[in-house]
Amino acid sequence: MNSLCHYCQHNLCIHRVPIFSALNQEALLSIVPLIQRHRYSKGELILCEGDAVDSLMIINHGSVKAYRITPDGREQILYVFSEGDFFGEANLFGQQKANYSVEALEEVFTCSLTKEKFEILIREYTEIALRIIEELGRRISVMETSLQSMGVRSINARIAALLLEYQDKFSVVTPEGTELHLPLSREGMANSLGIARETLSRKLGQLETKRIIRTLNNKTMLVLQPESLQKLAGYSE
Amino acid sequence: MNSLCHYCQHNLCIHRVPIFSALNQEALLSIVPLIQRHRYSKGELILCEGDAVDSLMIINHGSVKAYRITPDGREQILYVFSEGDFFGEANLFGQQKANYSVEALEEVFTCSLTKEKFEILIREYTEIALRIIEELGRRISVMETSLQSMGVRSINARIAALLLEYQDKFSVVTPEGTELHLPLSREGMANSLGIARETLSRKLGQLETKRIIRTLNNKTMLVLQPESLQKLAGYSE
DNA sequence: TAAGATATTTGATTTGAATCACAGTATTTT
DNA sequence: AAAATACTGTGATTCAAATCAAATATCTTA
Repeated sequence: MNSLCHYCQHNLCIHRVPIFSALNQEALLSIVPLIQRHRYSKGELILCEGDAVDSLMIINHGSVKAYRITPDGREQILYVFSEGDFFGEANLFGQQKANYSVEALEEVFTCSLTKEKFEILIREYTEIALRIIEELGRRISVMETSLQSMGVRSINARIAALLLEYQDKFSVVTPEGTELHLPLSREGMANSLGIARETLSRKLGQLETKRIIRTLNNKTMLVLQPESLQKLAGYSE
Repeated sequence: MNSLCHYCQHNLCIHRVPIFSALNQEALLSIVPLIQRHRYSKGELILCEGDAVDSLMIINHGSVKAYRITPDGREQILYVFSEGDFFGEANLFGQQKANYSVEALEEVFTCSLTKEKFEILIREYTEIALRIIEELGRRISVMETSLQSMGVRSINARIAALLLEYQDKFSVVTPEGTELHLPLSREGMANSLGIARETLSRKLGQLETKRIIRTLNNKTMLVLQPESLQKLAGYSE
């Protein structure tokens, strides 16, 4: 039945979504009719900061960036979400307004569940609530680490941490090294780190000189010495 | 019955804890025997980064700082938790190890619930899970804002944001202005912001010159122009 | 595949915050 | 209340990253 599943055109795709994966086949089938599907093109705005939102959105295919515009007009990227991630959860309870904008980085397919339907679901299957708490906990952990590394004066540490994060989410191991498929441009990465694009270029250049990474093209790089990145990021201690 | 409640010496104190406040009297009474109480003195370490933890801890009285030590030896403060806040939730699911250290900033009383007892509870009362998701969502919102303002180059914006945060949590309105009871020393605040103590002093001095704030003593300041802080923090747009 | 459009790198300069050093102030402690 | 100790503010200097300005490289698409 999984073989039917192609970019969420078929029902059981939701089994790939971690927060639902604890449910059995029967439960999954009962959820299917509650779900709405959408497709977005590259560059399309899925959500705009301040919009009224009443749905949980789950990414089935593709990746998106979630960002805010800072008072001085810069774009601060908060997350890159990809397959299996969800957003808009804050709007299921408390907040009514989206607290960031979300833009498709490539062709994206989503599933969404309205607040009302989600409430029904969560009350019926406690497992889902537990999974969400778990995932939110994970997300908080990541943010704590980001906050920590923002506090670290050393920009090198922050860059290394970002690359390691991408290594976890967007990489393939090859004989030459770990190949990262960067979800963002240099500018985007700089905007995640809150630093200038030029500074990122220079720092990546230094990493390349030290043979820690090798740039293949603008969207892919090879990590040659992951240990060195770990060390730079301060994960060694 | 509330009148009996003094620093959590009596059972029904848990009604003051938001995640339990949705429960009725009967449900609350059934939880009481599951709770363990602790007292910590000022400066005492409640949790150490990396410790094995298997409990959710809720603060009944007092305030604590949660921090990590960065690779370069600095203390990065992640949160200041006070009455009604909880921590250690990440350890109820996924992680086994504390991802930050927690130190009492004054005399602190806590309630704690072990993982096992909490699981029983959450399965029985779905409301609690929903409350936790809500609170985690709120916490994520705050962190998103912090991350955003970390990205903002302007340190003034970050300082203003921190003062506004304290205004929400630790202030009393007086005829003269809003009186903030700072939970942290200048050094602590600098460590929350990831900046040097001296820089914070200078910047606060400037705010004082502009009559936006007035320092009463090391632990209290008066906010004279909250709107100016809002503007600096970039909340105006 | 070549031209146009984007994105990235590199260099020179400026700027704002960190650091160092110390003086001045508060808080404890006895 | 005086002494000890911890905390905070200010000045001088250093340094790392931002900015400004081109120059290259890379991607697109006609």
